[in-house]
Amino acid sequence: MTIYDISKKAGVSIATVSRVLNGSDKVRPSTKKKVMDIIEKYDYTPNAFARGMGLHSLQTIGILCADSSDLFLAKAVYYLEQELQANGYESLLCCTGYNLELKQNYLNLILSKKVDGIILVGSNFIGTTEDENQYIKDVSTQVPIMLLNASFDYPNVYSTLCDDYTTMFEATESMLDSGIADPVYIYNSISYSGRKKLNGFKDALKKHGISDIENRIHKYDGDSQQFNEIADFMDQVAKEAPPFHGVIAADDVLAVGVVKYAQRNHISVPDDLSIIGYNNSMLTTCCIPELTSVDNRLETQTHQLVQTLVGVLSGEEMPKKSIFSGKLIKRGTTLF
Amino acid sequence: MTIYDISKKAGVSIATVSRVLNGSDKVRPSTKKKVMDIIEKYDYTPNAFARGMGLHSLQTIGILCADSSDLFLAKAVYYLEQELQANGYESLLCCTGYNLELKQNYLNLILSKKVDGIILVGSNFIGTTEDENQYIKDVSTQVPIMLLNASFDYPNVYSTLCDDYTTMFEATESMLDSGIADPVYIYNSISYSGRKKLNGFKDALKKHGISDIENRIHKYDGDSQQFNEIADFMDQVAKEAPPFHGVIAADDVLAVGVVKYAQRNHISVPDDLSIIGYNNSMLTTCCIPELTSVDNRLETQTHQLVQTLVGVLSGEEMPKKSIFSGKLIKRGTTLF
DNA sequence: ATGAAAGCGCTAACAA
DNA sequence: TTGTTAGCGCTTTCAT
Repeated sequence: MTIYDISKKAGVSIATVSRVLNGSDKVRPSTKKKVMDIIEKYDYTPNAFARGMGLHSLQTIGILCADSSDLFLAKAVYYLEQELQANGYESLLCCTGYNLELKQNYLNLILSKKVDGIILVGSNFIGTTEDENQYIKDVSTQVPIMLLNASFDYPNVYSTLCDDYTTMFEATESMLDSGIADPVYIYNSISYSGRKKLNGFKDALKKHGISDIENRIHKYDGDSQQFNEIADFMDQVAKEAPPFHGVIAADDVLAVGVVKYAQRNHISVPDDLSIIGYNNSMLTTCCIPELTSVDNRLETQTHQLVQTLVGVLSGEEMPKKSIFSGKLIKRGTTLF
Repeated sequence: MTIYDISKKAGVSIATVSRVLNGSDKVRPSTKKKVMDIIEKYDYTPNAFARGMGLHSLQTIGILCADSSDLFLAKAVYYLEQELQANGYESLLCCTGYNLELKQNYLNLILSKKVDGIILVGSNFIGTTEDENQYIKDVSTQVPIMLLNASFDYPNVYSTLCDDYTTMFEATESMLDSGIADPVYIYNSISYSGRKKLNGFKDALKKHGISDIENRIHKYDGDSQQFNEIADFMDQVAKEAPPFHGVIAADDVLAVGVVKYAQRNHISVPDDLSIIGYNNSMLTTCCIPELTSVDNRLETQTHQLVQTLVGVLSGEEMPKKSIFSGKLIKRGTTLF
């Protein structure tokens, strides 16, 4: 069933059918109805390829993320897909893994499908050197690139993110102000936002005149889905590092691992150990006490990102960077 | 940059360029090289639409799932995307939500993008009546439909699933055999696999001569990401239902909620209460004691599904139904 | 308001 | 081995 078949059956030209299909207002209501009836009767759907050839668009957005099974990324992908759907776009999902080398390939691949735009989900797409980010510059000449939870200044690249630095700085201060002068920081990612958070922690300690900062920072390199191993890691930290009565984790997963460490070692939370997580995920309520965590406004971010993208695609001038503030959600693992 | 530009610059016809592009062996190596050089020099990528029009395929598979932020579904989507990628296919993701009415629309939408096949992730796409499943029949005439964790007999519909009935039957028997004669069952979904699991539980109880079965089954209708509310729900169950010393949950999320309920009420797990979860997700290690859970071989399933799909698309005869057995992974919430 | 016709960029017979 | 050419199904001027 093609546009020709429909036009024949309706007794009009293919141009008229095309107009009806594309909602042109230059069609007499009566002929419009006539055509619509035939279309519905035969359940006709236009061929997307042929259409795309004319339109140069399939109303599709490419979404790249490292790992859609990561709690945070999965939620982000979910929100994005919903928002895009609501705006008439579909989502081409591509999970790249954490291997930077392959990202270029994936980007080109997805680009060859003629997507209207590309969303890079998560800050691990941004490297520290100009060279590492060359692939983004290349692609940005062809379609707009949207960064979620990361930032990169370049034409046709738009960023939506949480001010992780300030948010983490303030979260750390909350803990310091509550009288805990010896917090440690644990993290597992040195992505763009990972670095911001780490700096927020460091600077808060500096401001409060705490020395020995580097010894208070610990990187977990194990499997991020294994709470046991995180707890084991904390055992190690407790053994080697200076004593601590507070832990700030770069991710809820790590924080839950810390809760587990405390339970295993009969350390009372929050009395003897305060814990702050990050992302305010579903994990915050899985433990007792429940996890105090930083909400980075993911839903707000994804909404803003898609609005920006839609604006850009329709030729409007849109903000290059949208920054939101995170918010500490107080629950049971902290005294303050 | 089109195939014409390339052909001109290379001094050959577009047909030759097309042959090079499609890896035809009927091209002299020297001309092949000549063309390739030009292609690389100008970084030319063929237009996917035009190509799709000729090829009638864009090597893309549509993936439909209710909610890609659900722990289980997210993992499934992740594995599927990886497998498809490895086989040269891309994934068009579409999250339909749990509203059955919209599924038909989504299916048609995704079909209009000329996907080569469609994967329905999760058993909530299959209804109980013929009528509910009509939309699948309709679409199956156009492209193969792959069901993950569900089953439906129809031409061009292929199923890959875990034998949830037997698996749950056996898990329940394990608990009964350990001396717990009064288990309760909690669930939150009445999907295809949800019903299978429930029946497995029921029949195990029947076999062991346990009466009062219906009072041992409880449906949780709240938010599946809120462990608190699940624990609240369990408080209610404990109040209203006959006493129990074992809980079998249809999902790890629910089971973790039960662990939480036990902790809050100072019920010793597993001594006074045994708990079994389902899916063997990352949540199994988030609590103390760790969760005994059923592994339903998701990765194996997704692998098999994609292999079947690839086979079907290349015209091979493939099994209509691939069934795997789940396996109880024993951890700390059970004595056996 | 409607139709005729020229592409869009590619694939795949068919010729040479 | 290579080139010529006719589609593929649609959008979009340009006429009418």
